[in-house]
Amino acid sequence: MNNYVSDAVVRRLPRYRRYLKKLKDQGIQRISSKDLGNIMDVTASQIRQDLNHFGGFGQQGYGYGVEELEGKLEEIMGLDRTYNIAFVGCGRLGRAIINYLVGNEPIYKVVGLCDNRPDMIGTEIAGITIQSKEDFKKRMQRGIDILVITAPAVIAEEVAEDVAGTEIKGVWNFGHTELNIKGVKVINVHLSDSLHALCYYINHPD
Amino acid sequence: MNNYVSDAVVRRLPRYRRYLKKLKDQGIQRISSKDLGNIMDVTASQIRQDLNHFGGFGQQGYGYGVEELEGKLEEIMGLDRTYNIAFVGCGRLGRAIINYLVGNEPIYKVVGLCDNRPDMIGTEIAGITIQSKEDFKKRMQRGIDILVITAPAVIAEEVAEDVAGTEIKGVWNFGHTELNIKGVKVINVHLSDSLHALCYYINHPD
DNA sequence: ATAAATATGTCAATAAAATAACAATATCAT
DNA sequence: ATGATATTGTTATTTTATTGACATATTTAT
Repeated sequence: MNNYVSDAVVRRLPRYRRYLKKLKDQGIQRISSKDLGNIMDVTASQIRQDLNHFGGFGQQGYGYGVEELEGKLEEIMGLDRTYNIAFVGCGRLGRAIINYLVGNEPIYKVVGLCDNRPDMIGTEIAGITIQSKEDFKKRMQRGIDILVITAPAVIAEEVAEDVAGTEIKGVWNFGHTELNIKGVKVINVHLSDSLHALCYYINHPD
Repeated sequence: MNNYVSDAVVRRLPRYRRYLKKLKDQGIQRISSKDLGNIMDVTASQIRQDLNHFGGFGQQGYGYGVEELEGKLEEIMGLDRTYNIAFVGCGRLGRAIINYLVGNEPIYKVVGLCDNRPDMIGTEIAGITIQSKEDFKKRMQRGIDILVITAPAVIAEEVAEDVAGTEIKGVWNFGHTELNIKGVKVINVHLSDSLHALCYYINHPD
């Protein structure tokens, strides 16, 4: 039950949870760190060490209860509550993500949409009307927990200016730039970076 | 000019390149590791150490030539060549990525498309006809460097079986599962993992 | 031309992360 | 019930990654 949790650990939590969910769906009720490590291709030691940042969820001689541990991980990540989420940019990527969340991750409630393309404004996705930047700026003031930016970098940077002072606590940015907003956690996703890393590995086998 | 390059270093390369590109576009011709470090919020030491895995690209008292270093990084990552790329899954996410690559990253030549939805088969994106799984299986045999999987996990796992033995050298997988194909570098992108990590941070400020 | 300032590449030191070790405790088989 | 086996939580060790230090070379200013 250690205190400081490094980014490296945080990044592994969703993965643990994914595997536990899968095990649960397979009807498996208990798992040892050793077996889980084999499945996930990590050491048992790392699993135990990671989990013990948050508490002792296992039992000696038995292992971990799959369902219980999955639940604990969800608590830890805050997946046992709901989030009001809004999108800036309703192009293909935005729609893909909205679609996925609506269908698969009901804890995220889509409550606002914004796009600057005139033909989109006023139309609906998932029952929510797409607003212009001006109207959305008002909408942004209250009742949004997470802002997803699936718009070009220039727009992302513009929007970032208006985030401070709202209730927004997290930004998930897909624009090709790195946002940094004081008091707000931003995760900048650079899809092409991972493609470029793939190219590196292709050209440097082993 | 060290030899072994860790994943941590490889993951940073695309980011260095992004920033150098930006500097170049701003007309800046030289930069020191110190200044670049300030801009990128990393230590100068890390930049120098990372770059020196691949050679000494700088000059004492001067720094690095922006354009030259960007070029070197592109060489290192293999972005100075072209890749034949094919997509399994032509839904919104697939189209978003195809669209982006066609418009912004001309080194990737889209040469094949596949989807199992009957109404899509035979239609075109970016001048390429969408094939059924059966037809695509033949197409896959030769002339594809990178396979992008923007299809559900079940389909991703099916397709993964057919990759070995082809000329495919890399797989960029967005299906919600972790593929592992012998002899092929796979990058599994788990978008929701990063959203879940964001939730963790929202619920654990500081 | 010279001195001061700048900034690299690399080695050394430090910090962080991952792994291993193990005492403590529970389970399982008989 | 008892001993053998399994498996945790935690501390110790090892490995890896990051940062700092510095000798050396280049540039800039005078």
